[in-house]
Amino acid sequence: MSKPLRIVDLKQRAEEVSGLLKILSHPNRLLIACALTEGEKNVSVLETEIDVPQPHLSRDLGRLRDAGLVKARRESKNVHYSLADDRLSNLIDALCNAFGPKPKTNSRVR
Amino acid sequence: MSKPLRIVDLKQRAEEVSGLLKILSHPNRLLIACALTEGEKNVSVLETEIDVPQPHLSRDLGRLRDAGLVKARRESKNVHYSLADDRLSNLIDALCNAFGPKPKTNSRVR
DNA sequence: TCTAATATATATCAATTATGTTAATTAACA
DNA sequence: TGTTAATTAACATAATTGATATATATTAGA
Repeated sequence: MSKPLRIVDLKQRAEEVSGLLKILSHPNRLLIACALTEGEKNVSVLETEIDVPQPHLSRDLGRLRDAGLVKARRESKNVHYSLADDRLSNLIDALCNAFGPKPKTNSRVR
Repeated sequence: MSKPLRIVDLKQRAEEVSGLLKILSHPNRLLIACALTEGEKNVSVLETEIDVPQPHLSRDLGRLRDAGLVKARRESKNVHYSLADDRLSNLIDALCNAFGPKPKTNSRVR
């Protein structure tokens, strides 16, 4: 029973979604998002897994944080990151379905 | 039976996918992509539907063209654009699944 | 407590790319 | 030629990126 979408609504939604896409429009950030769908990970772990200079990682994590997509939790010296809600995991799932073999080491191929 | 993904493969795939996301990381291009999932449309029609200055539209269509995502077909004075393959429609579908109510005027609500 | 080490974050700088605005250009055709 | 449709160019400004340097926070050890 979807009410007809007006162009304004469409545009507003497009802003939102394209903004989200923009954040994932960099390989490192996309990899971070993928990595975090496996669960909470601290910066060092991410640094090893993704193999990227630490300041870059930090900056990218910052962007994800600013967008409210991930959250940070400090535990002694380490900062643990995890997905803030299911927006990213939904999106990654959707991307995996759209582009075949999942970037995750997960075996569900669906 | 997915073989374990090496980091190089992951990274390569991430380049690809994030490149694609980058192209849709602008509201107008996202709207263009959505509009074209409904079928072939010429520039004037898109201009009306999306309500964006025509040179912008042209430039954005150019980017989509350069990425091989859409194709153009001239018919007398008009140029008709359509999706080049199913990458974009898959992606849009995926986005719609991830973000609920579809940007398309389609009634499937998920 | 002072210092060092580790983990993370922020700042700086240069190079590139993206964006909006507006103007000029090409293409097709009456 | 004039008109409509579309593309490209030109410009200013802003955002993104990579490389690198510096700063902060937390803990461990002398």
